[in-house]
Amino acid sequence: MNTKESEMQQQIMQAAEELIMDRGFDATSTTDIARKVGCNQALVHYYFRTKENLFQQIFVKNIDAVLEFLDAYQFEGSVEDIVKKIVEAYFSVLSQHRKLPFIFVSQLLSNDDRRMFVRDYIVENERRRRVYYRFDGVVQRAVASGQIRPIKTLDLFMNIVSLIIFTFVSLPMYMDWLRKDEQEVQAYLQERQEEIVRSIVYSLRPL
Amino acid sequence: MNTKESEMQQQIMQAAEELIMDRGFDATSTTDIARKVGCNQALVHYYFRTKENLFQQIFVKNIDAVLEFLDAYQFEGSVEDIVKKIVEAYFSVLSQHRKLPFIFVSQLLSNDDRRMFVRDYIVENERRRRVYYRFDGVVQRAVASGQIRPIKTLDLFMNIVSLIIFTFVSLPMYMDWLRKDEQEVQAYLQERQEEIVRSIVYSLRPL
DNA sequence: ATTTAATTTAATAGACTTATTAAACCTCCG
DNA sequence: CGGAGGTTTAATAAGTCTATTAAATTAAAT
Repeated sequence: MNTKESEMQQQIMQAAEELIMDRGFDATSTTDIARKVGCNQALVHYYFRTKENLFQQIFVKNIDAVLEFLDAYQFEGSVEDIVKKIVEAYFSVLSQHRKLPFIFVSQLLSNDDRRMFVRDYIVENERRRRVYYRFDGVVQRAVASGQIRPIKTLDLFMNIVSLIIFTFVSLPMYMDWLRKDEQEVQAYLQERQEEIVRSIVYSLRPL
Repeated sequence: MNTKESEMQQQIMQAAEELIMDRGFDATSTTDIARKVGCNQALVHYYFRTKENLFQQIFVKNIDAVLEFLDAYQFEGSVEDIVKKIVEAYFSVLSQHRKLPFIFVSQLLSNDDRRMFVRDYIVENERRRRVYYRFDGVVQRAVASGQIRPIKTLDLFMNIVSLIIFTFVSLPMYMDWLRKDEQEVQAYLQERQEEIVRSIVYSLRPL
């Protein structure tokens, strides 16, 4: 039992991640994963025992990546600067992995156990919650100093996340319904990013 | 072949709608539907032939309901009034059917055919598109008159929808992770509704 | 009352799923 | 060389799912 993951194990996880991110958890069978890797289906179970377990490992990996990303910011500067940085950061990641928000959300909604699993992983963990607390501090100081209008941190957080997430979640509709090609989508995402920053920042102007 | 749907057919559709709205399309089997109604599983196929067909009928019913709802507004008054009305309207419907936004979105994302089906149903239909055009007129007039800052109608539309939809989509996380009971959720939704209106309206203030 | 038509059921085909088991295949160490 | 252990495979159990078929039942109509 190596502590190092074998080559094959990584390949399987990689393939599984791509397939799940592309088609969702339920629509991805262990047979699909094996076919993509080019190995036997039983091998997926040999390394991960259950499909659920495989999913959780992928999930945790992605959560860690996002948290680390956010944590890297020292949250310096004005709220405006921070909002801009957060939006930029999310957009740069999600532009590469457009379906991630949807998969993330859908898996958390359809399955109570997984929701609890994430709660234990993030919310119940002091170190991981720190990211939010730091943000809270910055926002409430800005409110107190009159730099921005009064707003609850949770509301501001929800606003930011809503606008970002939904942009990507609705992207397939934008493309198909308005018949946009890849180039137009790129431009749209860029404009949308700027507009989101504007909308948030403007909505925070003192009365 | 009656033009009027039989009693049983309606029961099946009703049961299917409830189950699908609660658990999603994939997680709802025709057997589940039949069990809920108390009839034989084959009867579901007798009336609707395929599960996909059953789903589409439910989908169209809900789309029509939403569009009719929005169309009922004459879009009079300031942009501020209209935004407030739209948000209120959505919240009043979605509070009763909290999972609707998620089911709606997830079904549109996971299945290309369904996305095309909706495109043909809404986007390609002049009468149904009218709702959006009317909104566009109001917004651009308000921009031209300097009543609100310059903004594309699509951006404003996306902002409104994002904030509303994501509130409901993330509700299960809010409840489980922050351990909120039903009463607290009610209050949260009320506050969130007001905050969304505030955020939108403030974000539109002229520079 | 008998025939016709619509509804409902039981049974089942056929295709997938996840997961397990035992056997085969390597690779490396003594 | 020979066995030991980790790796990979084929085979398959046991379950799910949609959809179809033919038979049974009910209702309506002449």
